[in-house]
Amino acid sequence: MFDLDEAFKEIQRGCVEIIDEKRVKELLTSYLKNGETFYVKAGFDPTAPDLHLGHTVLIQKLALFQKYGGIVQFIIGDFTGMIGDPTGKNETRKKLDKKSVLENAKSYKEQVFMILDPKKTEVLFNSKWIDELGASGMLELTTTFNVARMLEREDFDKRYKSQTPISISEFLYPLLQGYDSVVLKSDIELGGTDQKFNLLMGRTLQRSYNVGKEQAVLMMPLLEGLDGINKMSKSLNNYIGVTEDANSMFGKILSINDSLMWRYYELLSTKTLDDIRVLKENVRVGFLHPKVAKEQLAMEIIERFHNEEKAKIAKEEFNNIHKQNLLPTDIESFELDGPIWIAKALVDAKLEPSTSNARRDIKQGAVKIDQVKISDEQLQLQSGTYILQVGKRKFANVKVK
RNA sequence: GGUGAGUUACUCAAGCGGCCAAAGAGGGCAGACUGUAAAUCUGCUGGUUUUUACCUUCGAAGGUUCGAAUCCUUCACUCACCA
Repeated sequence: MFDLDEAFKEIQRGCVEIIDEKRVKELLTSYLKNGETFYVKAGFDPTAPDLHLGHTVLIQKLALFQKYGGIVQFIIGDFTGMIGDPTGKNETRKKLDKKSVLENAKSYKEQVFMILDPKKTEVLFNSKWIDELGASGMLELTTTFNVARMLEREDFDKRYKSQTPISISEFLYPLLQGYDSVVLKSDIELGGTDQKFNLLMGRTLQRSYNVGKEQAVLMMPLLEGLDGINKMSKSLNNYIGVTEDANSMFGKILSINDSLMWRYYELLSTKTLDDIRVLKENVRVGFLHPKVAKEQLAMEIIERFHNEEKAKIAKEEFNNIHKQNLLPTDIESFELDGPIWIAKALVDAKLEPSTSNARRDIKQGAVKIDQVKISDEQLQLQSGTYILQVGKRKFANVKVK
């Protein structure tokens, strides 16, 4: 069916750390021999249903486990989301109502099943069993742990020492996440490196509650965003969303630098490590242009979230704009009353935020009309149709009446 | 609750009566160079067709002054130390 060593290598790929490798191997072996499936758990915050490639690193790893006998327990942390994971932030969260949780869950599913096999996935809400826990159950849960150990967690420790407030409820977060593992009897839990403490809590609690096994823990790195420095996140606007259209995905992937490209290959591509090594070597000796390697990566990712056809079109489109200086096909159109001052037209066509800025860009030679650079900032557009361009990427089709 | 410090543009941060649309850094945008990138160099980065000008901005509201981001008063918020 599959080779154990090969499978394990694939699983190890990109991981920062695996705790209890032996157990992972055992699970794979027993699936190989007896067809016994096992549970792989991962939790997601219900507040942000817009997935980006940073999230898919983890989800792809889940999909890999499905290939090797894993049943994925996809947990929507609707209860824990109310507390807010204290990791690295101190904003207070708003409580989500049932309706928006369900809506978020729905869009989660749509996005996640582009990668995961729905037949081998259980989508679960952790409020279900945590609500049942009740006050006494909650109290019992807290007796399994003490404050000193809680403060072992790095960011609690930092905040405690620097006298930044820690809410009592935040202590509950790791406990409840761990309790999920108790109820679900998970065999493996995946998470980001920032989740280490919470993931280990699952092991501790499974022991305390005599589940009869302790989950293995597999930690994935946080994917760097387009800038190559910060982790990919929506707030930094350095992300590629899985629902983005093919053209913008292509452009964004091509804009990353070469070293980041290999990082993306490792964490996002389904090519084998050997194939990637060959690719890398070919680029190194100059046999393959790095741009081509990057295009291949972009194609693969777009195929995953759209299809092959769209990937091809996106590639052509991109090369049209950049290489051959042709125009993109889907330029937004505007109708304006003429004659109109060029700076005003640029603002009206949403290419510039203000006429002052438009003037500055004209002075710098960033503005083109029908592909011809202009320098006269007093220019009046007479009636007719024009293609206005600012910089390399911003276009508009303008009809002056 | 007490005491002290602070609140300046996208962010950090200088300015402490006129030369302030406000230094510097980061970020962003653009130009050159490239591979479409990165790195590098350069320019721009409140608004307005009065563009060596005018208008609105320095937590909020008042006040002093010929003139206030700068001084005074009140209010709001943030932080630190003490309780």
